[in-house]
Amino acid sequence: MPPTLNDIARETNTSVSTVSRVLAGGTVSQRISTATRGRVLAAAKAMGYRPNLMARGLRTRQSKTIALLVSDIANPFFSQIGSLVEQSLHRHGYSLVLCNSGEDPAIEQQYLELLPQKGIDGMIVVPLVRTRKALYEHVPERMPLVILDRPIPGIAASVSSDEEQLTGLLCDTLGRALVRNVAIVAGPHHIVTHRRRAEIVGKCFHVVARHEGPAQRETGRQALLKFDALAPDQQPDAIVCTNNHLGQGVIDAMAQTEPSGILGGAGATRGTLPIIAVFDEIPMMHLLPVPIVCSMQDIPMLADACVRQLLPQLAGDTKTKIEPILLESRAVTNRAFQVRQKTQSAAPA
Amino acid sequence: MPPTLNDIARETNTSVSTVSRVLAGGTVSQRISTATRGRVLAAAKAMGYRPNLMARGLRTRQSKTIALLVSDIANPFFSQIGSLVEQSLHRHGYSLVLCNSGEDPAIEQQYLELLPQKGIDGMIVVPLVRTRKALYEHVPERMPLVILDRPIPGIAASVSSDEEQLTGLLCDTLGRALVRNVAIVAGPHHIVTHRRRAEIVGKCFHVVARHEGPAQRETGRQALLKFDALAPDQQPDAIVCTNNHLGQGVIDAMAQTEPSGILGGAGATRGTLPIIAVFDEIPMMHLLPVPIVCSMQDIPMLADACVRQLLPQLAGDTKTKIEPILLESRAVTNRAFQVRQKTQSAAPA
DNA sequence: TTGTAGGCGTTATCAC
DNA sequence: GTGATAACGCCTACAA
Repeated sequence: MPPTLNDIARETNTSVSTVSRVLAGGTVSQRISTATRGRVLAAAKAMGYRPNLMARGLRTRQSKTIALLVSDIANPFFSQIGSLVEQSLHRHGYSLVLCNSGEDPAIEQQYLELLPQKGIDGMIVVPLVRTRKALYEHVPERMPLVILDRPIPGIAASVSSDEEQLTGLLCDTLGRALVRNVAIVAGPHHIVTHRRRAEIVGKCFHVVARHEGPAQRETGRQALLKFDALAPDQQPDAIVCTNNHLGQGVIDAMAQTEPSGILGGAGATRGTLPIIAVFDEIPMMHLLPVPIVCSMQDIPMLADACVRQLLPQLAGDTKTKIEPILLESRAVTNRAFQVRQKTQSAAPA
Repeated sequence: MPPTLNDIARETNTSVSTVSRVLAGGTVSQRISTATRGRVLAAAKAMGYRPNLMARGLRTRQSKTIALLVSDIANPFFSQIGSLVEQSLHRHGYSLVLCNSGEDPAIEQQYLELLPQKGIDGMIVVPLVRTRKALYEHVPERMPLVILDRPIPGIAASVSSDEEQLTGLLCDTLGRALVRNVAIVAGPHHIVTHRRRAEIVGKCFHVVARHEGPAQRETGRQALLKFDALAPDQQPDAIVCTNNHLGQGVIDAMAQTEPSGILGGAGATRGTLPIIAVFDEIPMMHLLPVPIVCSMQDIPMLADACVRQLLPQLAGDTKTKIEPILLESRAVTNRAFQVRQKTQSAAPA
């Protein structure tokens, strides 16, 4: 029902190819007589012609569409990246299809197989799969691909944080705050990011307790309950959480168990609140009455790096050598953390 | 390079049509001899056949893809909806393409025209366009469509909150907290949601000041600075913000201007902090040392309603009558608000 | 400068 | 039951 090249050709007494050439623009359309070009252009506008992108894609084998496959776009970390990637890709003429794996390998696999069938031109993936081999069982070898956040050995196009640097920074900050004993709340061990972070922290401090579970708030809550049951002399100076969701859960639970301490600043049942150390941002952390140190990744840079890794692959550019991008992070402390620092140095135990 | 129906036909000494029928499954494939069916199925699996969805789409005129066009997916409100919609659609066999308009009419228009060209089967839109007519200038009449959050007169498939109920609830809560004077921080007047909310609030209270700007944090910050310059007797009892971003900006600015009051609970330079009233969620609001009342929409219900409005349209179901869905919200107060309530009733001014 | 024709991979309409 | 054959809308040699 919408007009096609054929319709325009008929209307202007030309042929499909002529119309196609005119509408293609650029050099090709230069080689058409000004007269017919004008006629075609006019007719196209008059009839409200819109190219059928599926037909074009079938022919040219590209859809001008990129897929972003993450664990959950509701996580602010990913939604911010998603938003930036979308905007950037849009400027380059690409659209973005969004896929949640929900940390479910089955769904990840479905998408990994579905997307190429859809004619996706490339993808940005936060993988569950852990090896190059497993990945390429579902994705065609030459699919332009960028691995985000969880590097896979042997895949060059990847963007992630330097976990050593990241975690080191966090440990340094804790160390300067005289932390000796920590409790760890970790996401699933099979995800590199969580595993690596927990490992490194374990080397820096004496670990009095640990709790592992899905990287969700609930896990953080349960962890705090477990830690609270520890003997008084076993209480951690800090609780390290391997991502933001876990941290939020811990903070939620702290607020429930000692509302007065949390809100009033005085009258806490605990001597001093343990420091919460997390990776990625805790929303509104600056105003939270809990000492927090947070290792923050530069999200705009992350998003930008993804696109920069992807574009040359899409262009079929083989001379641009692609190397994994490792981004540095910075440690940010909130006001409650800074206050604690001051009072502590004023009156050392 | 990937195998096609033709390749399988050649391999199995059958024809494309037979292969197509077998692979179609269901009733069609029943009418094929078990022998050939087996052969075809085996070959398909062996060769790793994957249907080319663009080709199929060209033929069947459907892409099994839905577009979600919002102002900014980085806003938790939209990213949560996006996440839920994606999961729900995935279960129904659809993929989701994500588009940010960034509140820019030009970009909205681009997408409105681009998406149908891509063969999108339907769309969920948070519109900038304000009339049915303007919308259908860019979108084909029969495109399955759901309007989200900002109803457009004359379009039945829409999901939004009942602004009267929503805002009324907020005003009631403020009224019970003895609020008389308010300041308003509003998003752009041309967006119904912001306009309507500000209007209603204006009818309930004495408005001592108002500030309008883009629905971003920065606007909220500027607003607070402006309000702080008011005469002491003109200070508002509450600051109403027409969305969460604005509210976060105001809270940020409050923390900067009086850190002691915010963090310590005592020693505020102001008599009492004004209540912050916002629409949509403020992350971590329960722990923030600022009295907040928040009119919360039921996001899972919103997302679900979108999908339920969309599916019958996709199915070409004309007997299911579509009516606008208006969802109720609830007012939620944080702990600081509740504390304030108590102290106030204990020692009334 | 322009037209003809073939094909991208599917589905669908016919015949046999 | 099965196989030609014609679209779907577009791009692009190859001719003219």
